[in-house]
Amino acid sequence: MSNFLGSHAINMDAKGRLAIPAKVREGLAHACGGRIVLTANADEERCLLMYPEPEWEILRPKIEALPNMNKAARRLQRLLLGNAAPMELDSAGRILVPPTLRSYAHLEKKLMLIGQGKKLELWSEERWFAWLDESSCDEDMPPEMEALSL
Amino acid sequence: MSNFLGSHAINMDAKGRLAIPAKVREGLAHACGGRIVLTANADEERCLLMYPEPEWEILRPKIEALPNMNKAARRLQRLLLGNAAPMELDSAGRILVPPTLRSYAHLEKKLMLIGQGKKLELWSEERWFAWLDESSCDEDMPPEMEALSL
DNA sequence: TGTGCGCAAGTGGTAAAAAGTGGTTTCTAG
DNA sequence: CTAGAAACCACTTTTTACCACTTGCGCACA
Repeated sequence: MSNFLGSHAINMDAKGRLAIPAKVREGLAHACGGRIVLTANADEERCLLMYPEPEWEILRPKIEALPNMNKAARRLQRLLLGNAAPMELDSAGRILVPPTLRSYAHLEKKLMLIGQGKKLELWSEERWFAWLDESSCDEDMPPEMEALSL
Repeated sequence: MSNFLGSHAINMDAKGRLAIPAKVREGLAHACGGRIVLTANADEERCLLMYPEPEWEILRPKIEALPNMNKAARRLQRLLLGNAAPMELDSAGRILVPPTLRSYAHLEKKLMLIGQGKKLELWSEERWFAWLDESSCDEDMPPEMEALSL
């Protein structure tokens, strides 16, 4: 199973292509032969989610099956399913980010790619650093978290 | 099991390499054959955490398994997983600290490496001494701590 | 107890390899 | 027929591994 860790600063070129860092590329090649799905994130942070295709195929039915009389569930479906874009790495290990997703996450030239275990997150550099500064734990922790000893 | 104690003043060179003190190096060789994971600290102190790989592998699944619809949990995941960098000591017993982590913890030339039992903490010297001066206990203690007799 | 010698640790530099970048051409779809 | 996207190719920059030197500390012997 894939396991993505660490953060990487990357640049998107004028054509919207972005080179996946070699370390991550290896992980992707191993997890899914370079076949990935890129989609929007549903929580308040406007970043993109990058799943190896097999991971996405585990997740997708669960999202589709949500009871969509509920507003939050409908929102999740619209964002996650409605923005999902399957893609493959080109010969130079790059992907082309669709314009829709580019603007959703406010991606310009400088980006951050953040490993999150089974998936990756793609942020505009500016927003990532802003989040690092601003974020604090105003919400209370789940019990599993309170019990952690780092 | 590893047991790191004491503090060491160390210098980082211009390339971001830092030589692990020989004493600590022995402990690391014993605990993990020199395979370590460096990541960001989640609490308000911007320092880095250095785990022998086996220790990290105990902790990682617990972090990944947190319910990430919760904001505090998401924050922990982004910080701990999103900054984790596995690394090995080079032939001279040094590690190369990734730029992202260097800037997160405001590491410049002078650093402090602090033994914390199963892990180590890496601080900018300036911030370490500032913390020593400023820190006090305004928050109340968990019961296990109240019961301690030093 | 002090001085000198030797080894180990820390520091800095260099060279080879790999990764990232940009441009050009070809193909496809509108 | 045109425009945009995809594949390919070549070049430049960064990274990383290795090697050599210097410094400092400890130990031994005078």
